Amino acid sequence: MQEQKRHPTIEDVARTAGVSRAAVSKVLRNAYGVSPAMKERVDAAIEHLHYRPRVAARAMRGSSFTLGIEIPDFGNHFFTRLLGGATRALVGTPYQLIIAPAEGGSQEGYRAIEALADRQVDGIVAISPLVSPEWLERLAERTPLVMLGRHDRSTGYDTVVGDDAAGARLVLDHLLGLGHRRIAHLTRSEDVTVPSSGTPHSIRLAVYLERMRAAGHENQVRVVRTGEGEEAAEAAAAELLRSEPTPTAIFAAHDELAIGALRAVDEAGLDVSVAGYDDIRIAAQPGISLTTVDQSGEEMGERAVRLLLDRIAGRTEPVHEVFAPTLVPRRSTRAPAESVTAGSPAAAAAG
Amino acid sequence: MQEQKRHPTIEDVARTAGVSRAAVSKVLRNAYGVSPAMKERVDAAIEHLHYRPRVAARAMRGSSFTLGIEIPDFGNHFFTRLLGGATRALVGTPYQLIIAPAEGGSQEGYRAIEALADRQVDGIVAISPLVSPEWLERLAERTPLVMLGRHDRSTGYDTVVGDDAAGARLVLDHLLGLGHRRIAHLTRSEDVTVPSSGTPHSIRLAVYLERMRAAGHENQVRVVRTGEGEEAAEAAAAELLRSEPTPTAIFAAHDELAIGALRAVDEAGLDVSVAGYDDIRIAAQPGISLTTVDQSGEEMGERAVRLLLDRIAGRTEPVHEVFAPTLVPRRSTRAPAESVTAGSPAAAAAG
DNA sequence: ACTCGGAATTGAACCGATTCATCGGCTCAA
DNA sequence: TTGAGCCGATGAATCGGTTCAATTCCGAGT
Repeated sequence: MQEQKRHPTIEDVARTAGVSRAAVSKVLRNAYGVSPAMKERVDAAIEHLHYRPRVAARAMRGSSFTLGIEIPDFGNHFFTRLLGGATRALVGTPYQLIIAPAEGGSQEGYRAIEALADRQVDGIVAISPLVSPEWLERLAERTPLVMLGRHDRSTGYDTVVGDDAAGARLVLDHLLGLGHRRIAHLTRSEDVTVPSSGTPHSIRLAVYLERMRAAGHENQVRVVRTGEGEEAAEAAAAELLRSEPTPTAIFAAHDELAIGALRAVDEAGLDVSVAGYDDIRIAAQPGISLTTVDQSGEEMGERAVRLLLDRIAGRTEPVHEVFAPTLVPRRSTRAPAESVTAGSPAAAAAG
Repeated sequence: MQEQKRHPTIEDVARTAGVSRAAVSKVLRNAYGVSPAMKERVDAAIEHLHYRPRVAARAMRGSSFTLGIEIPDFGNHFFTRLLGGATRALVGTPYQLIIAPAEGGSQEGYRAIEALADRQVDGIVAISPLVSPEWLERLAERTPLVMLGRHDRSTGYDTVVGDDAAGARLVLDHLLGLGHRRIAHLTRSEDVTVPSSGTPHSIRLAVYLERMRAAGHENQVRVVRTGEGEEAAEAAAAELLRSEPTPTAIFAAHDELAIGALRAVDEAGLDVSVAGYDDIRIAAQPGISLTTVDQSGEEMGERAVRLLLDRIAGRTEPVHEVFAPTLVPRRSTRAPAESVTAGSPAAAAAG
């Protein structure tokens, strides 16, 4: 181990300022009961020694002034939207954000959240959709907790979530309205779409099935599974496009998948509409111009942090907030080539 | 404050297992000198109580088994490439990664790094190019440190950096080779390009100036400044494209800026080549197809973490690693419309 | 039977902050 | 003059682990 200088402690500050440790502690937390004269002396000593309190020591009795946020996947840019909002919400507070990545399997969510709890954070924002509600309830008994993107309504923790049913309906109605009938749904593996598990992807899938049935296209239903990331999505979409009859539109469960699908469509040289979900920044790029659903990730992240701060301040009744999504139609979706007017084959024959 | 259950402590474990606290501690760290029988008893007690040691308490004497990484901007996807590599390098180690975002001004870099140091991390990987070497040296006396993207060669900390001079030369030679003469350089504000400050952007700028001069085009030099993010880059590029004479190519200092520039070019309806730097994932998308320089961010992130682990294990001699970049030519760069063959106006006249 | 040596185990000190009961000094009213 | 009340400041206890010197245990050697 390399030779390292010792950090100055509160004891050192107290000695150089000629006061007690307790006094220094009070100044640090600007607690009640310090004379201006003493505060000045102590501040001078702190400045002189370049003293900084150790969070680990503070955390043993007081609080760590640290909030933890767990993120499943940095590859998904929607999560960076959330992060941006969360970061913004902490400006001007004494809290520091630390992020625990959970890339890997579904078990990584537990690991990352526990890692945060072990570090005595004052509160946690988490995203993993796969951890069980019971486990979260138990966690919430010890640490204030806000979950992002969960539809369960716990009494122990708060939730901030987009209205996935409404958003998926926007997409389906948009595609059906354009005249599409052979609409495929590109989504993640079964474990994140277990029916009525309440994950966003399970809801988007359910709405897809329900809407296709309501429109009388249940025989056109086609659900394609893929792993995380656009490479996997591209491969899955490519395979889909090779099989007959090819769909005229693909509803991807989130934008990263949609980006991969666009790649496959481009590669295959077909005219297939693609819609995504999340409205990540790149979706607006002219060369991509992806139709998608905006669920204002920054605001969700910001709101989650504010709820957490409320909870730390003492609130105990749970809050469950739902954000209304909006459709952002762009060039990646258009009427199918084969039918001239929407929804009416007769019109096409007459044209 | 909401009523919260008490965490089980090492004392509780010791009591239920019928051994001493010291014994439990040894089992936790699987240190030398525990009988299999005792280990089994202790493990059972830990399991039974759902005990998890508190990192804060461990950190007071031992280590926190936490590595910190400071990231200036989540909006820049190159940094998420670095993060991906860093995360991968920690799989299978007892260390947990925590990330401190430094979004905001240049002072945020100091804040975020200090926040990590305050949290007693066992080592730090940092990216901010603007913090001073002296400050970093002082930090490195206390905490093992690896800097990403810095060209200074400190004795106190390691560095992992791409060869920015070589990378920029690849881009310039590519553009010049295609026949471009009016090449503009789109880069960040002056504070990150101070000459010989050693920041990547200062080097890319210096190479641009040097190459333009060497090719005899110093009168075509055009440096455009922009803030962070593609919106700002788009605005700056749009303004550039409105001024006469319009450049035939834009070398953007990194891909996010290039994406913004592409947007402005598309908007203006001009035929202007755009090249970037970093090879973020989206650059390969068909609709974007951005010519750029790959500096294998994942490997850099991975390498940085490995060097940090080495340092924690005891290494003291500094290591300075340089990654060789490669050019990735794509459709966003092509020969300028006005000259038929490269570099020879005479040939165009004869054609 | 007795000593010796090494491994297993323990008790107590320690890390650096916060917290709280207590104390000293000062003001002001009786 | 005395005592109540208040405020600023302090010493000691405390948080939950790790570390280390000291102690016990156990089997081998004489």
